[in-house]
Amino acid sequence: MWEQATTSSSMDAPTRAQPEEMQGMVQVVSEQSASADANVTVSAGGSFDTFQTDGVLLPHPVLYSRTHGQVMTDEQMEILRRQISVYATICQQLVEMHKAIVAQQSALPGFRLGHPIPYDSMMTITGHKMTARQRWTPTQMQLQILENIFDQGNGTPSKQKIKEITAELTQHGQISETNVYNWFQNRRARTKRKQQLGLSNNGESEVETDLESPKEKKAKMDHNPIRETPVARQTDMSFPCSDQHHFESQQHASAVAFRSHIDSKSVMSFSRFPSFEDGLTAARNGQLIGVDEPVDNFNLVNDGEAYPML
Amino acid sequence: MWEQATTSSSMDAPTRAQPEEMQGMVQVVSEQSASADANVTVSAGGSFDTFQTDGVLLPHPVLYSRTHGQVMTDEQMEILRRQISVYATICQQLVEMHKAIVAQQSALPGFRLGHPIPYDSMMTITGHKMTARQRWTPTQMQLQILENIFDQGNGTPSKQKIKEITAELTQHGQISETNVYNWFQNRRARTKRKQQLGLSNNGESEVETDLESPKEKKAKMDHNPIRETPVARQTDMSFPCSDQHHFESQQHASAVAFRSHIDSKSVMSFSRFPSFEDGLTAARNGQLIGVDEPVDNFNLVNDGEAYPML
DNA sequence: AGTGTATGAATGAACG
DNA sequence: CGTTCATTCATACACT
Repeated sequence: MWEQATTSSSMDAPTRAQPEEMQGMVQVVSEQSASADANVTVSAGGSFDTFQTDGVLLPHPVLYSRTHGQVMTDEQMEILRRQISVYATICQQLVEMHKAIVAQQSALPGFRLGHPIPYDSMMTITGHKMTARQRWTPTQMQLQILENIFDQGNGTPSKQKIKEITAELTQHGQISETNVYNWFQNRRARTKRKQQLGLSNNGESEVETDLESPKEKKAKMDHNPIRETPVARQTDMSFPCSDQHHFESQQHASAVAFRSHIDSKSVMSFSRFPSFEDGLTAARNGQLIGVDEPVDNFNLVNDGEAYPML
Repeated sequence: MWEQATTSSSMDAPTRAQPEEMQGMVQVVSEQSASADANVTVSAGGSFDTFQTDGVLLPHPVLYSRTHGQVMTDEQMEILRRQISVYATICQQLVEMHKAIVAQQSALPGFRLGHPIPYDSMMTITGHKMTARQRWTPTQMQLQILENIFDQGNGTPSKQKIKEITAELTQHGQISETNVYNWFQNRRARTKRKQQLGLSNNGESEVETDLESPKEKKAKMDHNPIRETPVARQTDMSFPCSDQHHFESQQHASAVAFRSHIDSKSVMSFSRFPSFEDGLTAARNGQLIGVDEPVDNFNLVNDGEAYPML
């Protein structure tokens, strides 16, 4: 069933998404007001885009649990999660920046920066893990039933069917419609894949390697190929600056923002901190964020797109 | 396959571990090593925990809280709040540090910090992996922006709008109009689906309590750990659902949008530095999260689960 | 205690 | 547009 977690508290990382982007620097312009919203300006290489986040964000976590209770909906969670992520990204960048600076500064006499601010912060979150991720694990019974149904044929069950199945399975353990749905999806896909693979190739050892000539996709995708985020898979590498900086086109910082209307309102850019900029950029390039991604294919996007738009 | 070849397993280990500690302040001790990593010391009340950020970073927030439903317990909220606060603190300190450094350096001839190394990057690594992936993966920023736009409401963007959006997003990563278009399509569809299914299931039952009777589990697996979940939950809406890991998008139904200036209370403003500071402080104190503001938009309702079904 | 494998889940893109 | 496919991510487990 569900593995749910533990009590939790720690942060676990989401992995998939990593903060990837944030490229330039983050400057916040702001006004201050206490209640104010934050405007984050982001600028890119040469151009600026700023966008405001007025409504929210950066750090604005929203968590209100307003529903009187302390409940939060998924959406809210999602949002929050993202917000935090953004924060994380920023922090990462800042750290990188700092490292860069430090590195550079190494020549200087050592003095410390950073004051300890006695915040007591909070802390801690430390320690515990919040929730861990849970993944549904079918019980034997459930599996049996599912397999049976699957074998009976019919492809993906309709919604109604899923509900029924779910109801049935519930008796044997926690399960949701989503689980059922996913199960069928995966089952079908995997079955197919295997089959496919089986025939054409036989022995290949790797699972991956095969090229697939056969299936080529259509060339339709002109989309961009690049995956941006690699999710930092490796943990550490050493240093950021050292490597690649591609100053490719995109570089801008991105901060957190939200609500951008597309039109950027230019707020200010931050020219102020050159270093900041650099640092962030560096960060971007470095592993921190982007991580090793080979950006290889850059195709710049493009558009020639054809989507059915309206 | 061509998609990143997964070479695999070897390095892919997900490194997820994050430093969880960060409590108080962040002090960076700079030492210098060129490639050095920064050591950030964090101290919390009285103790210190340090963690290195060399590779990377800060805590990853993840928030999964969920006890099965979409609710969050108080405890979780608290934790979250703290996590965010920590971040805020860290950011603040980093900023301070940065300022200090910059200031200090100002005396020096102007040279920029940043990147020392001119790699031309792409090339580097690029050597191999030419084949990158074909599927677009939004960066965090892009996602954020997209979500914002989505939340702002207006349904499907017109073509023109898509172009604008694309333009905007391009600054944060490779992207094409098609991608944008698809994103909206998917987002909308998924949101709707979710909504539609609202919860049918039970979900409730408990979690674990039962279920499992010993029968099932035993045999093969049963892993169901039942970790103890704190579960305080209220159940309400809920459902056992699954959850999502990654903060990727998908789920919200328009959730919170921030946009409203309505509340301007948004808590922090991250604005320029001073404000940055202030903002951070505020956050630290609690406002960040808690905010009371009604963003009203929170709809809490939502889905329980949603699987793409029909 | 790592490492590889099976599989639940997320999601971009395609299809009808 | 809604549904489905394909790919990938992340995790629960098994191995040894």
